[in-house]
Amino acid sequence: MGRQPCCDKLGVKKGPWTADEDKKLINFILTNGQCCWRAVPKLAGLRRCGKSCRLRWTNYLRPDLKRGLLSDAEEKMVIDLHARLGNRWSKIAARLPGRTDNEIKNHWNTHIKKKLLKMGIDPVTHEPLIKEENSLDQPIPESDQNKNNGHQQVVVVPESTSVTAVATSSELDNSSTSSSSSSSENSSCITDESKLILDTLNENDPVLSYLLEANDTPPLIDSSWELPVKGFDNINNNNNMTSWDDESFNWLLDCQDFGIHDFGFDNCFNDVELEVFNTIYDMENKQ
DNA sequence: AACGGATGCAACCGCATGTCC
DNA sequence: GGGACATGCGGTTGCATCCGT
Repeated sequence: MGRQPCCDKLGVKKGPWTADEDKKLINFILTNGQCCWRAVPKLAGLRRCGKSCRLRWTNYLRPDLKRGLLSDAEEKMVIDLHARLGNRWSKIAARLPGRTDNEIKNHWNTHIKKKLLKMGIDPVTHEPLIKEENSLDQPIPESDQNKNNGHQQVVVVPESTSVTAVATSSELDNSSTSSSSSSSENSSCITDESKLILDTLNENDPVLSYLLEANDTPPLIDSSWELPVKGFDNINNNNNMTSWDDESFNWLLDCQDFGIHDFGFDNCFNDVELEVFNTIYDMENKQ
């Protein structure tokens, strides 16, 4: 016997969500919390697959989502994490608060991939692409490659650089799990794991170094780079769901361009967190 | 102004994994 | 232990928008 389809294909609507559907879904989740996605469409009065509802909520409607392009710091973090974790977008997304795996995946495929290729870096292996202009068709001794650091065709990414910076993939996985499972205990968003993320911005990493050099950009940490902290936990724990007043809710439905700062998560940083951000900021400016 | 290709992103699909009975 | 089911994940697709001609 085959597995039952996740939903009745007949009468299930597909395609872009309407504002009305969004409203119904948000209303339902806010009232009942996230549970049993299969039952959500029926209970919420939606002609959608439960899977579709979950996706819509997690990728678009969740109040703790950040909107807009990834910041440079986030982008660098994605590159570094991808070097270690590969296409495990959910793991990567778990380290970028307010970002979804889908968003990161899309950003990778549309922006970062091209950027790396342009820089002569293989986006899959994070190794430099062999450039013919290096001529002679001879492998370049690693020591020589390092001397040429800064020329994009000889950017070297020693495996040890990115891997040993902090932890192995499995360690990362474990920390991810423990972090998410213990979120209710965390009164602060800056934990050991966050320090780990900071370490991943290893300034000795040639890829990152090159990016920093190549980018003639404004400061990386801006006021919009905010981490959902206390409110985020509440949202994940359905018990203490953050409530939205009518005004916020209507506004959300109108423009659907919201971020955590719109939900009162501003001013949620303690001194340690601010210090960490300043560290990142200083590090970037130093480049 | 119109057209067509390129691009970006939301959403879908199918498989994997976890959990419950 | 194994089947049924719910959920998560990553790859892919479809479509709206942008941009160059």
